[in-house]
Amino acid sequence: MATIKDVARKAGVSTATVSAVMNDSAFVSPELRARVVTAIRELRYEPSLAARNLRRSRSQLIALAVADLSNPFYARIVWSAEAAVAAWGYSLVLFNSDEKPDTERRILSRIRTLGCDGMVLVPVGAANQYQPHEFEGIATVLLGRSIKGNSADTVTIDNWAAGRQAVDYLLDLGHRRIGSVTGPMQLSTSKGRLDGMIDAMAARGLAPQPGHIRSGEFREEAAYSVARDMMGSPDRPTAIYVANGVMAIGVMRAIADLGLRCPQDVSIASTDTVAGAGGLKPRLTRTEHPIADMTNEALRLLVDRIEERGSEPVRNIVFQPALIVGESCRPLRADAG
Amino acid sequence: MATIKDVARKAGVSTATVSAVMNDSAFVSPELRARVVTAIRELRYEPSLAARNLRRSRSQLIALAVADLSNPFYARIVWSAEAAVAAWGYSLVLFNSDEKPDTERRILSRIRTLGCDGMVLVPVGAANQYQPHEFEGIATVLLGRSIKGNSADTVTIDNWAAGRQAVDYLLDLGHRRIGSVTGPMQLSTSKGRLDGMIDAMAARGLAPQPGHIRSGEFREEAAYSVARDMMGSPDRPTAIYVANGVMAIGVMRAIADLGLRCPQDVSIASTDTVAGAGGLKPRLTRTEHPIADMTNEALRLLVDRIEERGSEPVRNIVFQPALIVGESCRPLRADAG
DNA sequence: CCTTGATAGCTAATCGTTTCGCTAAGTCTG
DNA sequence: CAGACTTAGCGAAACGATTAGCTATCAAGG
Repeated sequence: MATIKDVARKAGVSTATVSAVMNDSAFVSPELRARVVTAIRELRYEPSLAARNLRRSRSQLIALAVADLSNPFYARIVWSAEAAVAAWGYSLVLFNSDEKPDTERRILSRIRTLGCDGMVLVPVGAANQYQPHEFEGIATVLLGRSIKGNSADTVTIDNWAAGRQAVDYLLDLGHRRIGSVTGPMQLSTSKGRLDGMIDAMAARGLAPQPGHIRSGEFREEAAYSVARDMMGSPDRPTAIYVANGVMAIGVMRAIADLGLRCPQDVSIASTDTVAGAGGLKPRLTRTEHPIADMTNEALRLLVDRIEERGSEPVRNIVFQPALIVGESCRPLRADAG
Repeated sequence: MATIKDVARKAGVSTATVSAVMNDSAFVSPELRARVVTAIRELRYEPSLAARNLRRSRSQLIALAVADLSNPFYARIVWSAEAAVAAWGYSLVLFNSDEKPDTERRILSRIRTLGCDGMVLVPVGAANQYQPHEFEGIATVLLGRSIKGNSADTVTIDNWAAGRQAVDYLLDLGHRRIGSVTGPMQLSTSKGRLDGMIDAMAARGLAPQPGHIRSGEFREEAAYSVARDMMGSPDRPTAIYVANGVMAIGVMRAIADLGLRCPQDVSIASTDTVAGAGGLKPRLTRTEHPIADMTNEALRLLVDRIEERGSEPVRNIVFQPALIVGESCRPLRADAG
């Protein structure tokens, strides 16, 4: 690889001049500029980011650490994030914490070592697992989930509203025995959605039966097994609110395996679906998040923090979910209530 | 951020010693080692990769450039790749060329500037669009698609076998008028799969009708429109081989919108499905690729190239597809053939 | 004609590591 | 005990860029 010195020698100028041409950082006479440009082209010179970054103490790298790359929801985030990061002139370094706090800890340290200019993090741990120094000195935006007491910018959705909307819809259809398959309770997303559900029911003087609320990992398999268990009992709910898209697939599979039909026997509403956007039958009734907008907003905030070294106040952006009606819910027949 | 000098000063040793402790690159007496370790911990020292890499001319970065991040097939690759890269001690820089050769060119240049130690590339251009120097000096593995005449290692699937297997299956069910919705002809994947189909039919003295072979972008929308067009005509095929999973979703949607049912009215077989793995109804009959194995193998080859500077002969690994029978195909009723 | 100011381009310091070569102290060996 | 080996640890030179500060050169003004 040619270095700046090779270019300087070939063009008969100093390295400072080459640098000035590369960065347009100072006036260079047209004649010299031409010689430099030619030399750059002929040697196929590409500046070494390692050297540049060492000097500038910038890396042009933005890290994205998501909670579960096997989940299409995060795959969608990755897609948007790559585009946004590239548009801002950075490159994306991708990490998957796989919902494991230990892995996440290693990732944070790695991000620091790499000298990433900033990071977008979907945190997987409970609030008390984070040391303040883990976020010091590196611009951070928390995406999707927040950490209580943390002073980073956040971009989240209104989980409470998502649960409330979905369950209000089920209630409007006449359902009264409503169950939920949801994620780990230490995550703000699971907790918020369940609270929305409970408040929706409470507003009509109802409460879910204890056995009808099941929480577990945000994965298809986990959802399958708890749904199978819950729906196998005689007082099973007539409708289920599932807290995420991947789990919804597991729940639908469980229902099919039990010989029940959706929506004829059980109505299902969920939050945050992306899975099988085109293919799932019946199409899920769900509350959707504007994933692309959220991701773009997260990167806008992040780049803002990186480039304006100023310390503006912490920003918390909350997006509202939208209810998309599919074919997975039915009004409850009067005799079954 | 603390630097190695701070640590050296605090521990009362030279920077060389600190470096030796960090990298275990030379014997350091237990006493000094202990002082250094303490200083590192107290200052929360993390070495700067920028500096280390400048010196070592390594970056610990592996680039992955995929053709289309919105395609679950590539999302699946990204998932596997992140895990493999991390397991080998590198970090993953992700790029999306979005099937655009121009974007890909910029990405290649960026990868070079970043000083990535190696790259895994899903190429999007025709063979003649690549300059040899674009791959010089950086370890490269081509994944999924190959470039004729290129001397990089490749990991691909046997596309011909995939097309042949799927279409043989349809032929065995009695179908004779078989159509195909496939991708751009300049890509080795599309071409190979179509060739497999044609050979399968030729082996039984058949040939597809010209209007029954439609190629276009590897996207759902493209597939939807060509399928709608093809299936709208009276001599429509009784079965369709779709060259990729995302397109299959588009084809199924088109069929449903035309009032046709799958598999009752039309049988569909495809290659490379991942989309809606859990959810799609009816479940597709398809040839599947061992995506995780392929990705792991690609990274094994790559790391091998990076770390053994030796120039072993070029390796081309070809994986075989496996036919997975779903519910999207039916024997042809005798009267309709 | 000398001073002043402007400015194109150069020299050299710097970023934070790794690593080559050296010193000095210790250990054998005959 | 002197000379020959070892070896723990140090000093300083890289790596390849950026950039502050300097040096010529030249034009304009008095």
